[in-house]
Amino acid sequence: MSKGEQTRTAILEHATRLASQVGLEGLTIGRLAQDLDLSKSGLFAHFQSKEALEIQVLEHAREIFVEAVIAPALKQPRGEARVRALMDRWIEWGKGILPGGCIFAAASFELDGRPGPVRDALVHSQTDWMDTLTQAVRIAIETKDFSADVDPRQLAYEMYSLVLGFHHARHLLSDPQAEARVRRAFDKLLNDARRRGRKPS
Amino acid sequence: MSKGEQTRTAILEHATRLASQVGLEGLTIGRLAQDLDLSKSGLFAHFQSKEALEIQVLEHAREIFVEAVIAPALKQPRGEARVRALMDRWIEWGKGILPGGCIFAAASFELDGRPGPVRDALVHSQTDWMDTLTQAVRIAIETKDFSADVDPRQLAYEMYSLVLGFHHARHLLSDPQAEARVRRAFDKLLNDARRRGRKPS
DNA sequence: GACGACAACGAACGCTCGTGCTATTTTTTA
DNA sequence: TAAAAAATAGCACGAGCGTTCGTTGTCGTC
Repeated sequence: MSKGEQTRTAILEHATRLASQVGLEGLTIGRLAQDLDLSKSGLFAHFQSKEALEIQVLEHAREIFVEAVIAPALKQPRGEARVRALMDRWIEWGKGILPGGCIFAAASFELDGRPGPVRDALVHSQTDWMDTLTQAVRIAIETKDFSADVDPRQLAYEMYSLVLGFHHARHLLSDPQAEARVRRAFDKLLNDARRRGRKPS
Repeated sequence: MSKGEQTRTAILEHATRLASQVGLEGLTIGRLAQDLDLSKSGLFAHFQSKEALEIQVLEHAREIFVEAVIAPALKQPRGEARVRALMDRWIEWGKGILPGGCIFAAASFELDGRPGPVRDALVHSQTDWMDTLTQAVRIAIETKDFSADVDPRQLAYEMYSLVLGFHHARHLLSDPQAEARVRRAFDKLLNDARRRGRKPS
């Protein structure tokens, strides 16, 4: 790895952590340069614009997410186990991997009304992730772990919601029960997915 | 109402709408002054600081929320009907009342790692709202609409999550099914709350 | 008709932002 | 090891930020 790439990576590494705390728009070239002992212009030269930096930060975060959440879960056997693993790692991701919590959740609400390339990049990565979840559910139906009545997209939506609620409860409300709540709700979801359609009496 | 209060209210009205689009920290004295045909200093004089403005914007949003969501729902009879009405109005709130979606959801993720008086004000209002939801569920248990096994706080958490997921799907992902999804998930929640604990076979 | 309270203004402050140039240093290549 | 290329520094810019200050206009009250 050339010196340039090395520096660029170090910048993105730090910027991603910082952005998880102060938001993408809260990122500042000056602050980054100071933290990394670089000149503003020296740092700036690695990206053509602040906007490009933001997009690359999102991309970098996506790589970390894949490595920490998706890849390990895909090692689990197809079916419910894999769905469970995805959720489990996702919760862990929200807990500690970045200092300020989930950068995607923060960016989602930060950018939801501000069109542009940064938002586009975010939407793309979030859509991908939603598709991954949906597909994992679909597989669990194929393996008969889940009932055929389960709507994969709907279940993915509900999982997504629970994680957002988890971040909210944990980071804003400082609810010590946050993790117990999301796990309990998720268990209910899974129970329901297994039993759907069966006559209850 | 004196002239001063009149202006101040007009500022807050506009600032709240603007903040729902660009975030609390995206608010700018200059932009506000321009929009309202005021001088920066003239506008600024109504608040002692930008921070105070942000807090008052949150307070103003809370008043709108109470008027649009809580008050009408409290006219519904105690029990499930009221819980349903709260959720229903809440979804409507997310759909149209402020141009940029739910300002509280946006502020929650914007401020979750930034301590200070603004965050405190937000936490306070969000805690209040969570308590209101919890209490409505508790009442529905009293009226026997919901099973006694229901954990009110847990259900409130799940409702909260669904609404966050709704905002995410609607505003960021532009999912046209967003509303159908949150309603369907909520119905499942209610069904479960009615039937909990009964032996399923 | 003078007075004081209130509301709004204009100009300026120090600061930070992103970004553009031009050197200079460091790394890579031949 | 010399030349070429890449990486970084230094400096300046225009714009915008929140904030302060002194001034002006506009009232209702004595």
